[in-house]
Amino acid sequence: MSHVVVDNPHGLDQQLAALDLNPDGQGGGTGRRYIPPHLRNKEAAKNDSPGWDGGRTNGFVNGFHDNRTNGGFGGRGPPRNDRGFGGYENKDGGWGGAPRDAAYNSFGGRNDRSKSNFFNDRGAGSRGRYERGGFSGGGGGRWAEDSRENDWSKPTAPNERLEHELFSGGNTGINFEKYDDIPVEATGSNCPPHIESFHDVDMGEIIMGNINLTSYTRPTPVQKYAIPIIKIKRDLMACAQTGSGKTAAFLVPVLSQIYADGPGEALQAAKNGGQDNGRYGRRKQYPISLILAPTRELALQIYEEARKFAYRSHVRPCVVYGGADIGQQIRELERGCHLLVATPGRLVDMMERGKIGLDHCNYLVLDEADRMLDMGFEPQIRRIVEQDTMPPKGMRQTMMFSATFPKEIQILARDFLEDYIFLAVGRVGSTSENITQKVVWVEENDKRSFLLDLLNATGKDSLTLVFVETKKGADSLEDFLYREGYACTSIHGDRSQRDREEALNQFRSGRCPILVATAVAARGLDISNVKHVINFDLPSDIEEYVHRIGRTGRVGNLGLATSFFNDKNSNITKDLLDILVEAKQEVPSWLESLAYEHQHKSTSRGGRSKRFSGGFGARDYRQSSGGSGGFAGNRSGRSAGGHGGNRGFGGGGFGGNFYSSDGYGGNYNPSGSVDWWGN
DNA sequence: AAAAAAC
Repeated sequence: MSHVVVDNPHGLDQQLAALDLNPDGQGGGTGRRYIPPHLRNKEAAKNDSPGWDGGRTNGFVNGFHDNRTNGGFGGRGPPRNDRGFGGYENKDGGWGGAPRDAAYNSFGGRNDRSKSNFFNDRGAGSRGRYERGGFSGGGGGRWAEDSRENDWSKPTAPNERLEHELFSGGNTGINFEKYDDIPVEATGSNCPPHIESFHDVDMGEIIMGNINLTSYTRPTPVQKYAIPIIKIKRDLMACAQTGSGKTAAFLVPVLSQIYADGPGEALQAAKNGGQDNGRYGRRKQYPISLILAPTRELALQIYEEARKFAYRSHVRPCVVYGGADIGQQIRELERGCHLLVATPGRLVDMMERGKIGLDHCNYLVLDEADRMLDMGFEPQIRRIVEQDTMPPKGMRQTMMFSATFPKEIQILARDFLEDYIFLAVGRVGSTSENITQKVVWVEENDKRSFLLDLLNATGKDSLTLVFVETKKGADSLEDFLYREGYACTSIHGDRSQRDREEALNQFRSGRCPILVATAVAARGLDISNVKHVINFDLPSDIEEYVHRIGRTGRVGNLGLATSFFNDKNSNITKDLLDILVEAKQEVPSWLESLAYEHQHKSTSRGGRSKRFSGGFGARDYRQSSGGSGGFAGNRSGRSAGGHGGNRGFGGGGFGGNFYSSDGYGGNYNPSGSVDWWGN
């Protein structure tokens, strides 16, 4: 396999270098209020325009105006808090007995706690039997009749070694201070006001101490809205862009509530665990909170994050997922499990083995919720949530998070939610504008050669994630790159779990700065320093695309995503075009032409995408987004490109650098780059 | 058609 020599091997380097240039850009335009693309040049949204529909003039909508659901909230019975939780709330403080108003009022900014007080007992010495520290020893499987046991709001003793292990990773010093003008939609009855600071809501000593240790300064946009909603015990369907802090947006308030409310019934159940389970053995565990994720590595990552916020608490997080030694996972569970992160299959296994009971699971989180509810996963989710002992909706609190949420899945999701609040930070399914998206026409036979060109132009210190469509394709591309002398590895579902985790670690650490991956790595994984995502094969649905490229450009950093497009990808043409336009990316003229042809050829699908048929995604924002010059031009990139010199770059050619004469197609704004959603 | 997720 030969490949064409790169004219200017530094082209991409220059781009990547430029991406790093602007840590403190003045954010030209950050002061302007964001106007969602489909509302630009319009006075008001039409009633049938889903997503960002009417009533948004104040930026934040407190009242119910969800035109998409057409009364969906209305007929679903009284709000949770009006029902007073039946007899559920006051038993052993299971729900803390805090009435809505009390919790609500605590947002009022009359929090007189001084931030310097958190964890000020550091080094103060022993706290009796908890001196071994919250995570590794706390709880320990023994249950003393100690009054402290039911007060989970006070921190356990510090543990220097553990603290160092949990918080030395860095990578969390996220500064979102410039992310002010965010378009946010929050619909549902009695939505609480958002917070501006972690101090605006009483989250307790333990959480505040751990927030300090993680160096979080201010809440990210999704955290500002989700935290108070979760704190007042409301169900939530939350959509926020990739890399915007969703994990902490549920871990922080859920754990805060658990600390405030104490173990409740779960404690007694755990004590009785030995008697409940007969032949299955001892110590069935009754987690108070369950978090479900679609891949094993994501479950592991969420678990690691939960350990941070559980530090110095009585809460013991656990994780269970397939492909790993179940005996070891069971032993970990038996040491105590209050917060469980799991993939569905292994959890069902654990339930059937009598190791896990969901009877007291008051908090259910579906991360990547649209994936968890799609065809492959839905039956397992129903098995876990509806066909076992988990409290029914309305009794438990259910929270769903994702960057994408197709309309049909939203409707399906309502089966699991009660009187929920719908939260959209940024537009549902859109991409971060911090990611420069490039689409290039590359024939199948040229892909490898083209990939080498891109890799050769990439700086040594940056990570490149290459997505392919099949497991076989991943193996074969990894082989190829290895033979070509690149330090690469791969991750896909046919590799052993050990190899998968090893590959991810090697990639994370930079030992293998190139990772070839299938869809297994598309969602949720937070890997710092991924500068470039390459879609060697484009996925067939746009949500997958959004999640894949979201592995870069996280937490305010900039990233680059390059997608190889050819005849095989016609199915994603229109949705891809829409995404590019919305994210103000350069659109190759051939792509516009293709989309135009496609629309006129196949009315059957034209905009009738399986998943976006509800329309809040792909089609609706485009009509008013200004487009980019109509459909003029032919498929120049393709016809002029061929295999020769310019290799199919629409117009721009290949000379100066990879993409276009200015490198960013005129859309890239270095000075304002930290402003994700603004102009 | 493929990917993910239990043994």
